[in-house]
Amino acid sequence: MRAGLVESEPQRLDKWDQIGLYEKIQTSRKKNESEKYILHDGPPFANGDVHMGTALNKLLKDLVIKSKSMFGMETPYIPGWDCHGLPIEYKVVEKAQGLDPAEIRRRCDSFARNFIDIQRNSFRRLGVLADWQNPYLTLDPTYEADIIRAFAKFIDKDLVYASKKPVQWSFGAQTALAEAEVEYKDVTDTSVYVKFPIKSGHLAGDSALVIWTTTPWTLPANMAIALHEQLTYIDGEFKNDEGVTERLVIAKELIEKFSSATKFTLTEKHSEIKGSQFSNTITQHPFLSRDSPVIFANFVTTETGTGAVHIAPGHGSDDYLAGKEAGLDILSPVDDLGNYTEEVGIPELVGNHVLRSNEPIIDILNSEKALLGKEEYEHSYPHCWRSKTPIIFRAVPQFFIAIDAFRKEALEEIDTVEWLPNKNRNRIYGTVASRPDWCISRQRTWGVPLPVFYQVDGNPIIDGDLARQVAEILEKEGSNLWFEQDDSWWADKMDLPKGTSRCKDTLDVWIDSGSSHLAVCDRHPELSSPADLYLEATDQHRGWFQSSLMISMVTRGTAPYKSVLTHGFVVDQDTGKKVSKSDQANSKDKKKKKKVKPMEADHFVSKFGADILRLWVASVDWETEVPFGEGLFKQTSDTYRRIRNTLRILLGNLHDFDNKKDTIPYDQMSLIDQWILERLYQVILECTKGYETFQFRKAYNSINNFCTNDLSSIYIDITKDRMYCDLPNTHKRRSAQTCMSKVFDNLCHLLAPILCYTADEAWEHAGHSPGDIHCALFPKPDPEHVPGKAIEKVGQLLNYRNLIQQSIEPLRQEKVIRSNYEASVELSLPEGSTTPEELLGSAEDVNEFFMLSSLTIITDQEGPQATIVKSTHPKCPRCWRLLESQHENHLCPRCEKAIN
RNA sequence: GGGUCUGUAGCUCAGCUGGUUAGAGCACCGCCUUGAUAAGGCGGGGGUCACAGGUUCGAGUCCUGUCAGACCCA
Repeated sequence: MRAGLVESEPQRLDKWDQIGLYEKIQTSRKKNESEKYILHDGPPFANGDVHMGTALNKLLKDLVIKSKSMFGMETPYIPGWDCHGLPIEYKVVEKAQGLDPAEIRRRCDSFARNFIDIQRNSFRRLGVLADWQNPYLTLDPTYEADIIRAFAKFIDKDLVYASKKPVQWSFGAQTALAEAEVEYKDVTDTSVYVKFPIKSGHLAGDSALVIWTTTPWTLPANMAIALHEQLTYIDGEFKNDEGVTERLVIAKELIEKFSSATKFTLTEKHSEIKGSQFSNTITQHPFLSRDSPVIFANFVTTETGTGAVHIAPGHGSDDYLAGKEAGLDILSPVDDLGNYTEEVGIPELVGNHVLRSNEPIIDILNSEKALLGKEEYEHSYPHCWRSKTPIIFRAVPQFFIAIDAFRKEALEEIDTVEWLPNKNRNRIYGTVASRPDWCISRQRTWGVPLPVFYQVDGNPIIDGDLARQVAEILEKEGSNLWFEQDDSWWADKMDLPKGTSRCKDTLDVWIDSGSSHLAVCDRHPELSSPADLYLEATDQHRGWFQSSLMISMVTRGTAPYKSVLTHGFVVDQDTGKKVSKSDQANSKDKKKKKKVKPMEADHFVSKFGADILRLWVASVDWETEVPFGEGLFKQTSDTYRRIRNTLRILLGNLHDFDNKKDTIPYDQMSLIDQWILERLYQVILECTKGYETFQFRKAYNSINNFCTNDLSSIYIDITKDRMYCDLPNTHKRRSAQTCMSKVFDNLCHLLAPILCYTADEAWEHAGHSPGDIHCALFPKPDPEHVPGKAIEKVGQLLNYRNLIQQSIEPLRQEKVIRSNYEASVELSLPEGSTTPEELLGSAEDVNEFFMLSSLTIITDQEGPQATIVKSTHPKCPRCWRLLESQHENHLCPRCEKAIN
């Protein structure tokens, strides 16, 4: 059977568009004054095609929306896109250098819009129902203005402060770089061992700490020395080839390395000391009149160096964090071009490029007798992707949001939210509990302007009202105005003193998407906040879930969501490892070392059809990593075919059935009919329960098993005889059709959220209009069909059936018997057993159930067993049973009657 | 390296608060069917429940460690 989904689905999509299916569903729910269910869409990033991870997320959302809708709720779904940010800017700048900011932004804008269109088409093709005509975009002027207004509220509450923080700086391009813009190259640098005499604390005046660094130019910014509390250090006398003696402290494990690099060997050991004993110890900077206290840090290791690490908080990320913890100042005496500023404290170095200052610094160390040794050291060092110059870490002014002011409230709020799965509560709690202050400024072009001005003296003007004014202006004129007009224009416009300049930074994009509950849920007439559900991948604990929570806590004091569902990432089915885009890019670089596996949703949709992807999503446990691969889609296709064929045969068997005229009441049905309706009752319950708890695989499994075991292998098979051999308008045949009609009807509904195309197609074949099934509600189990007697009885009968089939099997393998009908079966049961006839009510039904021509029962002392003999009767050409017959063509009595 | 999780047949999933020979579907093997036929039926093989300890009368289910994977952080 060929489904032809790839061709048929787009046609059905067109039909839905013509009738405006999304709007139709919404208005029908409104008419009924249904309860609303708001799933607030987290915006995907508009920088590429829809890959399988994104598809998984959108399809899960669609399963939620469609199933909630079929529970009778009104489910407005406004999709959105995250439009700002480095990856887009990176791609734009990669193509064209030397553009002014406004032009870069224009190109980023059209870049994003292009991918929004591409992604929108892919999502629609997947069958995702949404208000695709009116999505929210974080680059819309009103959205951008709302971001700034949210920021203004942070200012109002005095949570925004300016401070310095080191960034990766390209002096070649005179800009800060993100990790993605950094290339690593192997270079050889001169590393130095430098002595810091201990002036107070443990060993004061006696010994000295020794640091090792590959960047001597950062020494003027040294603020501390970091040791590891648990490491063991040796205090001892060291002597070199020239007879110079030094008393030094070195980590025990690194003494050999130190000796081979500096030629200073340990001649006399004074003591072994734990790092922790150096608390409150202060050393003397080797060439500046500055103290350098000992601090402790876990990143101190015994892999290289001396076990004592030079800390310059203005020149390194680790240094910055360690320094912050220890309350150190941040010194970064370097300008945009990479030259020392006056802050460096050594007049002859001012104006020198830092990378040409290593030698002079080494000279100074030498003359101060602080240099213990130097060696050429080969290591991998970051370089600018554009200018190819080495990168330096340099502290620049940044803006931060103080988290501690509302951390406690945020943590309390977390426990008012339902986290799905529940274990994720710990994840978000830990993330919020441990996060440092939020650095919200980016030295970037493609983003929302950071609405802060600088006074002539360089001090920032952080003012909520000013920010709101900026928001008003940009909402009307577009945010490019910030970059198109100069400082004096803006000073004039804002009524600020001449000479006031504006901040050229942009806001962290997490503020963009984190403001969506304000910019979307609060503003959109269909939506409201807090939303019922946020649904994203696990990486969003640190991302959107958190940024949304933080912004909502400050702007309204509560969480923006009532529940949050997270799913795992898509991983390669074969390796269980992640399949990320960057991996694919890398494997390309390595010249086809690995075959690049396709992972665009469109690729699989055009190969298998959207309903197969949807069935895959429904079949999978999204709580952990989600396996994905070509083989899995083949497997899912098999399940799909099973379901589709079942629907098709049911439909075929109903061609002459009229619900109104031909329905048989439940109490007049045979056991097997009652049984399938009891089973249907269970399936409805299992599926709706699965949908309620977002465990779509429960619905998938329930339906799959129902179609395979109950319908295909038992009910449809058994009732074939009635369908083909009984006269059209006979009781038993109509009874079976009554059941099949109910089963078909309910299956279509239960499948609709998952197989949105196929269920609609089947429903249309049954005489309804396209899209109808998606406007309908889930069936409720019929109280008349409560599982009980029939299931219990059929359970016993299936045991007998199993026994009989197993007994027939050897004869079948020997090719003595082909069809069940050729077997004459003698079933012996222990005394007191309930016989099949007692269970089924009539001998006729017994033969029907076991699909036999004849079955005789005997009672015996022995346990149940079946004896099989090949029947000697002729085969009825109409019903294929082997029965006694007087008829010339061997027609059995029933068939003879039917024909006449 | 740290935090939070995950690990049941070839694959996707069931196995409730610990209790009889660990289940289903798909795939695989054998047979049958040709009135669901680019379909359907019957039967069968396949798991030391990642590994190693421990608690218990008893553990896939609880505890510890190891290994592997995922996300986040460094």
